[in-house]
Amino acid sequence: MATSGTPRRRSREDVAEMALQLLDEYGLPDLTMRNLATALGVQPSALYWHFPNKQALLAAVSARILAPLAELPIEDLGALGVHEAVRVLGARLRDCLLTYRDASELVSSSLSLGLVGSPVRPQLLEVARRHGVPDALSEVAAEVLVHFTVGYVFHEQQRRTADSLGLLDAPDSLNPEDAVAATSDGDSFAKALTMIADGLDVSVTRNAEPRA
Amino acid sequence: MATSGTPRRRSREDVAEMALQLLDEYGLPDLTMRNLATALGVQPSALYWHFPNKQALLAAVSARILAPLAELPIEDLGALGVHEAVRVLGARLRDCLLTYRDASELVSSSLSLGLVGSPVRPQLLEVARRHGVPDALSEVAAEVLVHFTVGYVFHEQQRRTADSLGLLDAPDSLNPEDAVAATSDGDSFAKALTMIADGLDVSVTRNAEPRA
DNA sequence: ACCTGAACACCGTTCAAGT
DNA sequence: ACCTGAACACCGTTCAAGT
Repeated sequence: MATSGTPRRRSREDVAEMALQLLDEYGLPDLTMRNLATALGVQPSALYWHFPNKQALLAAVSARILAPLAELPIEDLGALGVHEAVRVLGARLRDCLLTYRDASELVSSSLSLGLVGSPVRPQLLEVARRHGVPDALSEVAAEVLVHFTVGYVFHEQQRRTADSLGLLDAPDSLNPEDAVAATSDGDSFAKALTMIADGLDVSVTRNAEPRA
Repeated sequence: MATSGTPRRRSREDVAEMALQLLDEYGLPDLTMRNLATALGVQPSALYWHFPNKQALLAAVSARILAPLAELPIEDLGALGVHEAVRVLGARLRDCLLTYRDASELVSSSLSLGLVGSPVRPQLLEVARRHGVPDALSEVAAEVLVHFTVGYVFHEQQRRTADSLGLLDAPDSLNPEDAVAATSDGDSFAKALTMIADGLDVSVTRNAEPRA
């Protein structure tokens, strides 16, 4: 891994990086193969040499978005209890998603399609193992954590761009009181993480008896 | 509200109903305005008399999918504790989403866009109020519950249609062990609901001191 | 190995005009 | 009130052919 200096290995990563910039600047609906090709000074068909289809491209972009979390060394969480690990991982995931426009929508779909791995699962499992928590429990906690966080930030980001477009739609259909539900600040997010962590704590103390 | 018998009030609901059938039979990607118009024996442009755009149409379809939950009388949950209410509402929501193909993806987007209200919020708030739980807590619980459930079933349905297409993609990027994470049966879903309910219980007993 | 050029089979949406 | 006809401005993807 030290022999190759810079063997003209352009492209695949460059394409994903440019896609990420386009995403952040113009949003997911405008992240088209044609716009991306134009930004790269290339024909649309050229992109299909690097990626088999658009979804694979988007998966690569998702991986870039989640990279700070994937690269986070497990040792940085070593000192934490399981409860705190849940909260920290959730907050970090939210940070990653809030870094780029429409990131949560993109990641949500890549995640559901199984084209990208869970961004918190490996770390949470490792920390939990060190505290003697059975994997079955931390698997479930990881799933609750990632689904809630992505869904929450999805909502957060959609309202953000909707507001910036001046689109305030009157909720006509079912619940006229859901303007109240739109109180989605970072504070209620933190509360939710605590609730999830509490739920895991209870599961742990129920399933594994203490060493007394 | 009792004067009008059947004043030739066709259409808007019929369009949404047909859209729901197309969704279930051919999936979300094939639910196009053109296919829908053809199925109705009408020109595509005719749809724009009933709905301002496609997203509004999809919101109406989402409302139909969630109708069994919205129409669920609060009295049916009256006997339950808050803990059980969380689990029942989550399970019912999952049932609604599993009834139609790609329903979770559709509802996820309508929900994020704020075009449809939370399907569990009113009921959970009401039950929680009767047990003296502060609204702030049940709001958070409702949000965790709906985001997790929709996200979970999204994943569930995506893998379902992916399998039916014979698309088993090798997870190349980050975590080669996430084939293990794909163990998404209804059992782990139930475990997750319990964990969420536990988290709410802890919050309740922490914030509101017992009547002793 | 990497890209062009041109085409194929589609999209959502608008809008004058019909009845 | 409800729909047609025709157009506008796009999509993702394929594939022979170039270098």
